Amino acid sequence: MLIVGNMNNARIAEVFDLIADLLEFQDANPFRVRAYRNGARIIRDFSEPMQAILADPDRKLTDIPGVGKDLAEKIGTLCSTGGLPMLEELQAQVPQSVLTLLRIPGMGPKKVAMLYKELHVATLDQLRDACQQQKVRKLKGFAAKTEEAILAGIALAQTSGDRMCWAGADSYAQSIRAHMLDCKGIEKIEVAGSYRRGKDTIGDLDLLVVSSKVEDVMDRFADFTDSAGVIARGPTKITIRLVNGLQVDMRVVPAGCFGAALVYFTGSKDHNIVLRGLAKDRGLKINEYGVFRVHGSKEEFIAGRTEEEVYKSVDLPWIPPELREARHEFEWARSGKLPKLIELDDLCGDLHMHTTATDGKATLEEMVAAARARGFEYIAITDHSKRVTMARGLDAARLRQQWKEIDRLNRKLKDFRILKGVEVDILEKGGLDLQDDVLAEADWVVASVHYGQNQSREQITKRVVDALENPHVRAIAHPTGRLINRRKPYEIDLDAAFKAARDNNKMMELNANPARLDLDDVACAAAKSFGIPIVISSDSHSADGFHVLRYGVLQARRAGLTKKDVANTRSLEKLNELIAKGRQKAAR
DNA sequence: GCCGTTTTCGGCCCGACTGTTTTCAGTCG
Repeated sequence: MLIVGNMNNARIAEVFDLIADLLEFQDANPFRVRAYRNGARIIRDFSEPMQAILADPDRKLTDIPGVGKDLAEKIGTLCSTGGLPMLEELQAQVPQSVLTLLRIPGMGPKKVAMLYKELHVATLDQLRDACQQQKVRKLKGFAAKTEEAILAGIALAQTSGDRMCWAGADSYAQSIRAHMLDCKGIEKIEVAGSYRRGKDTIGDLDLLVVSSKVEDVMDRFADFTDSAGVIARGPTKITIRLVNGLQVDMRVVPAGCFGAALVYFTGSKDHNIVLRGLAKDRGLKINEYGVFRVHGSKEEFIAGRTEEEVYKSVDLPWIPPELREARHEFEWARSGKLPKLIELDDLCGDLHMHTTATDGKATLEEMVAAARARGFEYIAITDHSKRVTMARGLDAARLRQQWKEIDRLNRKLKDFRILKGVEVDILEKGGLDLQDDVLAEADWVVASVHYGQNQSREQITKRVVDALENPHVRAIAHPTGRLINRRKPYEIDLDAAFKAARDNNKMMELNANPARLDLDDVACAAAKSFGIPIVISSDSHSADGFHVLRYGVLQARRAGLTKKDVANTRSLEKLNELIAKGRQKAAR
């Protein structure tokens, strides 16, 4: 089969999501729509490229759960032609711009279809005009209030857009939590949702509260300083929107169903669907109020106080929130193979940081003091190389001077080691920014792409693979270059990079900067499947920069990483053994 | 459109809230 170069899993998933949107708009069978969305998620999360499976005569796409004959065929067509006739037909029937109308809160496929059919409204501007001319309120199922809500929603759809990065959401989560704890009658409070699952970006916050004073708790919540207003309020649930656009939901539940409610509000949605399906198989029903045994029309409460109880009711151990994405967690839980996820305290050192020699704000000594205060055994100083002129990157002479200084410090230090390192630039034209004889003197070299990020997939992949084949490079730093909400990852064939890393006994960085977090969770799991050690690094530019490591660890947990999978959980001695393995490989 | 050790046909998670309605559809998570 001819394979089209750029059809990667993410693109296939995008196509299936688009088909799902278009089908939903056409009022197709909702389960058919779900099959496409499900397929999109499974493919996006899959650790290997679909193309690799297609190219292997011994394997079939239909062996992937959720991919049947139909989806398999469409994946094949996409990979061999780059397009899909079915998608083209759908797009001919529905102008793609109507999908933007779905971004308005409260507008779903049914309402959008009605607007398009009756008023030929296909863009946000056309919809605004129709509302202002009071045409919308004349439609069946619409009225004046809906019209006003749409107008407000259009403004919102245009201003707020991006999901917030986890660390940004965390600061709101903490302040709302503190605000609520001032309220009497709160027995328990937990922030659930994708926040609790540690996703790299957060769309909204979900608070779960145990209290018998429901009205008081809701009044307090509505009174949050940054609230721009209450969107909805019922007997158990209240939703507010903050001035920055972030939506925050709160539910108040009795203590007896806290565990069931926590499972429900932690999600993911797809995880909950699988969980409830397992309950159904056992004659049970799971909802946010508990686990119930169904006897005809009667239901008997059997569990729900804790999450453990809920999972136990379907014969499973408790599953950590970070794994609840309907990926492998059920299979692992069933077979007793849930990984013991890495924890922040497992880290013994940090292998990527900068000093005042380049663009850091702290001196070498200050970084060492901060690392020791944190309880680390070692750090690597990895200032930029000369190509990074903006950061006053180091040439060979300045680097050797820094290393001399490190030698001097190391002689004085007990129970602590500074590795002589560098973050060497992978040049636009290929090759590294420092000569091999210089790199050979380093204890630790990370290589990274800063320039030429708009190059083709082939060019960037070759630059990175070549760097991995250099005998002195130990790891690739921030391997996709993404900046959440600011810069897309550059085009890189990660599968090829992982193969090169595996073949050369090299490592891959998970950059803990909350705006970077690359490798992302899926890529990180893929790297693990290649047996590549992951390095969780702070990329600190100041003495208080190490705190970001918690974000990196959270993401590593989402990838299912254990202490063993992460290189810098090792003692210095064991880390050096790992480094030596790469050197031996290079020498052969 | 996917799936199957009670099934190759007939299922497919479950409830809150709103706005439109006189009992419910649509949206959301």
